[in-house]
Amino acid sequence: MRKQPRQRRSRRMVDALIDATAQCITQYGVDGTTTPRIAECAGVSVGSLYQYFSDKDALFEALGEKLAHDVARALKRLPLPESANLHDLVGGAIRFGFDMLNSREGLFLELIRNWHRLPTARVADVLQGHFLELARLYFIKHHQKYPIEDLQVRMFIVANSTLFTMVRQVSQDEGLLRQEDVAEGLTNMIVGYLGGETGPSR
Amino acid sequence: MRKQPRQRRSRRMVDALIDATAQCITQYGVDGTTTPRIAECAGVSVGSLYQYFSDKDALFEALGEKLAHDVARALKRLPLPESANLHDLVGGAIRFGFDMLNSREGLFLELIRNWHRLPTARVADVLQGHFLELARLYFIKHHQKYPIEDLQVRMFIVANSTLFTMVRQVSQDEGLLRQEDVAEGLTNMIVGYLGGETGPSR
Amino acid sequence: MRKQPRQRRSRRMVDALIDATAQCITQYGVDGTTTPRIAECAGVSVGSLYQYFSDKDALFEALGEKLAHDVARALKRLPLPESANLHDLVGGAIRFGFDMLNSREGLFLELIRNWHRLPTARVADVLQGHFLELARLYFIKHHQKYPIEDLQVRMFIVANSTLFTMVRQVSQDEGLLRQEDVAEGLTNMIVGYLGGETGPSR
Amino acid sequence: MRKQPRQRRSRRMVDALIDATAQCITQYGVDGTTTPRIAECAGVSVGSLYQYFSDKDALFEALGEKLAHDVARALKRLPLPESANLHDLVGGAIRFGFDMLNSREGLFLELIRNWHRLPTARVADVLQGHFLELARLYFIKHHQKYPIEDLQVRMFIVANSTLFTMVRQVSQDEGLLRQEDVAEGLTNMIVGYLGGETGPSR
DNA sequence: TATGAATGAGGCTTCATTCAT
DNA sequence: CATGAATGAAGCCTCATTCAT
Repeated sequence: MRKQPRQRRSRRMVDALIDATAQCITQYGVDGTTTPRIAECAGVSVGSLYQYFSDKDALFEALGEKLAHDVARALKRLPLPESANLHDLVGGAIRFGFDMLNSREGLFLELIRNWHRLPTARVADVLQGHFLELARLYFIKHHQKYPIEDLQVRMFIVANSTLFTMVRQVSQDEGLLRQEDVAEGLTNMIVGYLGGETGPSR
Repeated sequence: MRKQPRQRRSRRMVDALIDATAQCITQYGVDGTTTPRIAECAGVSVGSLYQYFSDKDALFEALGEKLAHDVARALKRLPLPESANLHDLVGGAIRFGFDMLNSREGLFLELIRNWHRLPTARVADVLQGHFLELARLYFIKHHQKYPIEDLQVRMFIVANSTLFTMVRQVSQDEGLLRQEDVAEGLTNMIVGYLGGETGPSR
Repeated sequence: MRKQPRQRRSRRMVDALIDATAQCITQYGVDGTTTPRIAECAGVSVGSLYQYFSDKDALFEALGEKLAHDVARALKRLPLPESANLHDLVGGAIRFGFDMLNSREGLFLELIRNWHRLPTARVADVLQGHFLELARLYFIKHHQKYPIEDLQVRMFIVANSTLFTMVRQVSQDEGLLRQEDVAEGLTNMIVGYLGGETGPSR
Repeated sequence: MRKQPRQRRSRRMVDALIDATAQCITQYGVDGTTTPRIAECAGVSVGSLYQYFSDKDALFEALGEKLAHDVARALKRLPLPESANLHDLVGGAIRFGFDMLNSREGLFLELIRNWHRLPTARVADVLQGHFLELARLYFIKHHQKYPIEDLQVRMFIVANSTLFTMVRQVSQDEGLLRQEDVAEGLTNMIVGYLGGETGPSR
C-alpha cells in the first residue's frame, strides 16, 4: 500500500517513454528514433530512460508488446456477426487492418516495415496466438472438420500476404490503386483460398 | 578515340562499385554496408566512389536497377511451356522466386526486407512493367478477354502477397514450415484468385 | 536513551555499506563498483549511502581502514615462536601475505592493485605503524642493538618489495611460477637483507 | 616509392597520437586520458584517432610498446664497465630506474601504477626478454655456471621488488625517505640475494 | 581524375550525485 | 532520516562526406 505512489510514478514514466518512442517513430521513422530524441520527447533526461529500459531495444520491445495487446483487444471487440459468412468476416478483418495501418499517423505501418530489425519475437507470439485462436473458433463454429493439418501453413500465408500487401498499398504515396479495390481483391483471394477446394491443382 | 579507354575504365569502376555494394550487403547486411567498406571491397578509394555516385543512395539505386534487369532477364528465360496450365505457371514462378531469395547468399532477401529504406522507385517500375507484360501475354494467349479493368489490382495483390510471404518464410531461421508446403499453398491461393470466378463474392 | 537505537542503526548501516563495497569489489572489480550497486548490495538506497558517506571515496577509505585493522589484528595473532629464527619469521609472514591475497575472493589483491587510485593514506599509516612495531619488538628481543637509523628505509623496502611481488605473482593467471618458489625466494632475499651484513658493498 | 609521402604522413599522425596519449597521461593521469582529449591534444579530430587505432586500448598498447623499446635502447646504452662488480651493476640499474621514473613528468610512474589495467602483454615480453638477456650476459661473463634453474624466479622477484618499491618511493609526495637511501638499500638487498649463497636458509 | 586522410556531428550508454517526497 | 527517481555531463565510437594533394 505504501508502494503504490512509487509504482504509479514508475508506471507513468514507463508509459511516457513508450509513448515518446511511438511518437518519435511516427515523426522521424524508426531510423530517426534515437535515445536522446525519445528522452526529449518524453520530457525526461536520457538517464531516466536507462533507468527503466536496459536498452533502446528494450523500449522497442515494450512498445511492440503494448501495441500487440492493443490490437488484440481491438480484435476481440470486433463484431463477428453470428451469421457472418467467410467473405464478410475476412472483409471485416482486412478493413480493420487498413484502419490500423492508417491510424496513429502510420505508426503500425512504420513498425511493420521495419519488422526484421525490431525485437518482434514476443509481439509475433501474441498476435499469432490470437489469430490462431480466432481461426479455431471460426472453424469450430462453422465446420465440424477443419483443416487442422495445414492450418498453420494457411494462416502463415494468409496473414503475411494480407499484411504486407496492405502495407505496400498504404505506403504508396500516390494513390495509384484505390484502397477499396485492394481490400476487395484481397478478400476475394483469401476467401477463395480458405473456403474453397484445397486439393493441389485439379 | 582517346575517350574509349576512359569510358571503359569508368564503366569498370562503376561495375566494381555496384558489385562491391552487393557483396557488402550479403556480408554485413544493409546496415553494415558503409561507404568506406564498399570502396575497399571494390579496391577503390572512397573519393572515387563519390566521383561516380553522388551519394550512397545512388549506389543502392544502381544496384537495384541492375538486379531488376538481371531478374527480368532470368524471368524472360523461364520456360513457359506452351501447354502450361495456370497452376504450373504460377508454381514455376513461385519456385523461381524462392530460388532467387535463396541465391546469392541472401542478397535479394536482405534487399527486399529493407525495401522501404532503399531507393526502389525505379526497380519497382522495371519489375512491375515486366510482370504486367507477362500477364498480358498469358491472358492474350489463353483467354481472348482478360480482365483488363482490375489487372493492375490483381497483379499488385499477387505480387506483393507472394513476395513478402516468401521473404518471411525464408527469413524464419528455424524451419517451422516447410518451404514446399508454403510454395504449394501460395500457388493454390494465387491460382484460385487469378483463374476462378472474379466477381465480388457471390 | 532514545539515541541508542539510532546510533546502533547507523552503525549497522555503515557496516552494511562497507561490507557491500567489499563485496562489489570482489565481484565487479574496483572499476565496476558503482554507488548504486553498493547501495543495492547493502539493501539500502543511494540516498542513505550519501547520508553516511560524503563521497564514494569516503566509502573506500572506510573499507580500507577496516581491512587494515583486520589485518593488523590477524598479524597480532600470528604465532611468533619464541625460538623463531629470522628465516621462519619472514617465511611465516610471507605465507601469511599470500594467504591474504588469495583470501576473500581476491579482495585484497584488487585493492592493492588499485592502490594509487584509492584513498590509502590512513591505511598505510595503520599498517606501517604495525609493521614498525613488530620489527621493533623483534629486534629488541633478538638483538640489543638494532639499526634504528635505517629501520624505516629497510621496512619500506622490505614491505613494498614483498607486497608487490606477491601481488604480481598472484595476478598471473597462468601459473608460470610456483607460489612456493616465489615465497621461498622472497624469504631468502629478505632474510639476507635484514639479517646479514648491512654495510654498503664491501 | 610513391607510397612514401602517405606512409610518412601516416607515421606522423600515429606518432602524434601516441605522443598526445603520453602527454595526456602525464597531465591528466590514465583515468583522465580520454579519446576526445587525446585527439584534441594531438590537434586532430576523434575520427582520425580511430582511423589509426582500432581502440583506445590499441593506443595505450602502442604507447607501451614504444616506451618499452625506448627503455630497452637506453638500457643497451648503459655503460656496463667491464670490471663492474655486481654491486655497481645493480646500483647502476636502480639509479637508471629512478631516473626513468622521475623523467617525462612521471609518465612511466603513472603507467606502471596502472599496470594491471593496461594492455601490457607485449610490453612485458619486450622488457622481460631484455632483462633475461642482460642477466644471461652477466652470468656468462662472470660465472661459468649460473643458476639457470631458478633464474626466472629470481628475475621475477628482483624485477618486481625493485620496480614497485621505486614506484612507491617516487609516488610519496613528501620526501619521507631519501631516494638515495632507498636506492642503496635496494641495491644491497638485490646484491645479497643474487650474489650470495642461495640455499634455503642455513 | 584518383586518392584516402581528415572531419565532426551524433549515436548509445554510464554513473556520481542531488532533491522532492 | 530514508528513499530512489531524476539528472546530465561525459565517455567511447561510427560513418557519410569533403578536399588537399
